[in-house]
Parts: sequence; structure tokens; C-alpha cells
Amino acid sequence: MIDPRLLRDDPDRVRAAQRRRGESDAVVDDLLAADASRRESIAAFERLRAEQKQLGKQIPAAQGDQRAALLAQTKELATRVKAAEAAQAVADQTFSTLMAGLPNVADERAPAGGEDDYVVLEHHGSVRDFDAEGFAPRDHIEIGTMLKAIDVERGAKVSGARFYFLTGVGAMLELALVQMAMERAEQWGFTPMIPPALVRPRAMDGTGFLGQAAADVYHLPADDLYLVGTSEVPLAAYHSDELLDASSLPRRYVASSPCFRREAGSYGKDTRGIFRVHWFDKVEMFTYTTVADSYAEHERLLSYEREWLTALELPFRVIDVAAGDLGASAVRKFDCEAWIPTQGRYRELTSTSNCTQFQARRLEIRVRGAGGATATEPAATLNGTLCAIPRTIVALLENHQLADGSVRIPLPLQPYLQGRDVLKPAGTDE
RNA sequence: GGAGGUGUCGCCUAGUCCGGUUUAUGGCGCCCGCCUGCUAAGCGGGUUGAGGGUUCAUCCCCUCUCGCGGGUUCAAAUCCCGCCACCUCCGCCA
Repeated sequence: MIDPRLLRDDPDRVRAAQRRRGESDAVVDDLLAADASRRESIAAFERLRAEQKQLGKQIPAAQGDQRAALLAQTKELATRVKAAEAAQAVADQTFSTLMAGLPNVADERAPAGGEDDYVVLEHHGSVRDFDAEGFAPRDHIEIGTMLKAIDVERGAKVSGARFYFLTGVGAMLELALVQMAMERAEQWGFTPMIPPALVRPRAMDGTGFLGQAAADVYHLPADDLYLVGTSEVPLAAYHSDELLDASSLPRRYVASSPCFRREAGSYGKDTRGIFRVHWFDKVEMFTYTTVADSYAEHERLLSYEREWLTALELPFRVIDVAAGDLGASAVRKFDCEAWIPTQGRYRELTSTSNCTQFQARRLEIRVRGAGGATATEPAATLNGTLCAIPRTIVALLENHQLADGSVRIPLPLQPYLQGRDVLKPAGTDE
């Protein structure tokens, strides 16, 4: 949800942001009209209600005929109050429904346009020249099979398409990545968290995932619970309905959790391997701060992602995601895309979003005393991937593979794998 | 799953049986001021949040807010119904 005052005071900015997302700006006029009638109905109700209270106070002291007259008068007023209240509720509902459908106001620095209109900001690391090295790279499934690290066939047998087992060294590799990511983040000042992966509708809706993305979410109707697609959901809802002291900000959390995605609408995309799956584990960063500090915090989260991918010695680039591809909650989003040798292109490994006050308004997370102010304001929330396990494994296996199918382990990861510096195909132990 | 209990303005707490004199009591904490070599104590005042009106902004006025949502009533913290959370006990269970 955006700031209703911004809508009132500067509707042109909201219109412009809608157009940069490639969406209609007509909704702004609808919203302005709904806001006006909402406020009118509030005033009407409050006038009647004040009158009713005023008269009601006189009743206990009144006697005889005077009392009877007052009772008749207030009884009549009561029905009008009720009607006015109902009218207000309707006007409120109309406004909120429209409001809930409006995405966050895209940052003016976010490129206009859709999925393909991103801007490349940086390149890091160097892409290997396998021709010069004299062998053709194997894809992650071939290597994973040779290492007996990934089993997608049995994943499909047991759970269906887009499921997998990590086995042997693959399982240990996941634990190593999770442990390394959590430890690093803790050193950066994040509080480690293990959050619930099942949440109530409030949490899912509050983070903006029941809008356009609703079809991608698993729902358990028997209990009316949702499986989270990212721990951003429980982390954002963690402080819902709370008033945070500005001096306690920023609050930085890092969570390891499973993620579940229906991948509706991605039929036929990335069907091979574990690049796009229905379930995976992920280490996610999440920050609560003030909107004023959110822009610097966004850069900070990006810098941690950069540091992480650099530690894993992966070649990657950073893109500034276009407005139309931001999702409802974010004003700006940076993706780090690692080079995938067998695909010959960069693919998203991490993503960090600044949601400013959009989620906090829905989840009622406020800050007291920001910038010395006495008033409260909604908090700003930001999230960033630190390590999405399957995609990281894909990138590691493909980029660090050797001619014989073994895989080199980057130095910083070695302590988490009992010091191993290379993973060798099964049956060819050193 | 079953039985019972609890939920009041940061924390504790009065009020709920018996609806109106409650602008929700008092204490702690916190903030401002006075007093004071300093600090503490003492004294005085302030201190839930949201929304609307007004305003350059403040001030001020109004409405809502006693876990949440409905209902009864001229009037609900108080009466009725539903839900949620927590606690105790029983059952089941990794």
C-alpha cells in the first residue's frame, strides 16, 4: 500500500510511475474519487455520532417527559448513525480495494519498461574460456550425476516434475553453503533466524504475494495456511502490528528456510535440472529501517550479495530491474546474475528489493521517533537473497568443473566441507 | 481433539457480577519544568495509537481504539454470539 497523502498531494508522480511500469494510470483518478467520497462519508458519520453522544449524555439526568423526548430523539438518531456508519464502511472498502491493487511507486531511477528493459550496472569476475582449456563444459545435471550429488529422476518419481534429491556430497554442499551464509551474515550484524514456512493469509497478503503472484503460491485449504515462496514472508510479518523504536533500527535478520513455488506460467521453462524447482532452501536477508535510510540499506544488501558471489568465485553481473518487472511491493530491484556456461548467459542467483513502506503499511509496522520526529511513520522493509541453494549449486558445478568431471571448491567454502578442495566423480576417489 | 482460565493506554494494575456520574483508576518507567554545589530525593505537569476537520506548520476540535469481529441498547471495557492468542490439565503424537 502506498501513502494516501502522496496520492492526494502528487498524483502525477503516481501516474508517471504507473506508466513506467507499463500499466494504466487511470486507476489514479478512480482512487482520487474514492478517497474524496471516503473522507466525505467519514465526516458525515462523525457529525452524527458526535450529536448522538452529546444527547446520550443528557439522558441519565433527564426526568419524565423530557427523558421520553430525548429517548425518542436519540432512537431516531441511532438509525441514522447506523446508516452513516454503513455508508462509511462501504466507501472505505471501495478505497482500500483500489489501494490494495496499486503497486508501489517505482523509483525514478528504475528503468522504464518490462522484463527485457533492465540495465546492466556491473560485471564481476571473469568468464572461463572452455575452448581454450580444451574441453566442453558439462551441464550441472551431468556433473551432479557423476558426483552422485543430484538425483532428479527419483525426485520426479517421488514428488513429480521440478523436484530433486540432493545426495551424498550434494547434501553436504547444501549444508556447507547454508552454514557459511548464516555465519557470514551474522558477522555482518544480521540476527540469524529459522522462521516458519507455513503462514496465515495475513502474512502472505501483507507481503504482497496474493495479488498478481497468487497463482504461484501453495495454499493448504484444510487449515487456510500458505507455504511461503521465500522467508521474506515470515520475516516481514515478524514485526507486524508493532511499533518499533527508531533507535532499534536498522533491524537486520538472516533466515534459512525452505521455499515453495508452484511455478505457474513457467511451463517449459528451465525444465532440465534444478534451476527452477517447486521446492528449495534459501538463505535470505531482511532489513527493517526508515524510508529515509532504505536507499543506502538497499546498496548495502547488494554489496553483501556481491561479496558472497565473489567469495564463491562466480562470474556475475548486476542488473537494475525495469519498473514493469519489479513486482507489486518493490520500488527498485537489483539482481545478481551468474554466468551459466552451458546456457551461455547470465541467470538470476540473487535479488534484492527495496519495498519502502509498501509492506509495512499493510502489516502495520511503524516506527516511533524517526529523525527526531514525534509522529510515527511506517517502517521500510528490504529483502535480499544471500544464497538460493539449487541455483548456487548449478553455478558452482558448472563454473568450477574440471575436464574429468570433478569440481573445484573455492577456498572460503572449503572449511565447511571438511577441508575438501575438490569434489571427484563417484568411484574415482583419490 | 476435550475441559477450565486469562486477555485493559510501554510494564503492572482498578473497573466487568449490578450498562450511563470513566475525558478508562492508581503505581512504575519515560519526557518537560521547578528546586538543588553535582546526583538522588521532593514538588508540578505531560505520556496509547489510528483517522477526519483546520492550518504554511503548530495549536485546537471531532470520531474510533479496553485481544479481534459481529449483535442487543438511546447508550457497551461492562450484557450476548463467533473467532484469535496465551496459560493449566487430559488425550494423541515427532
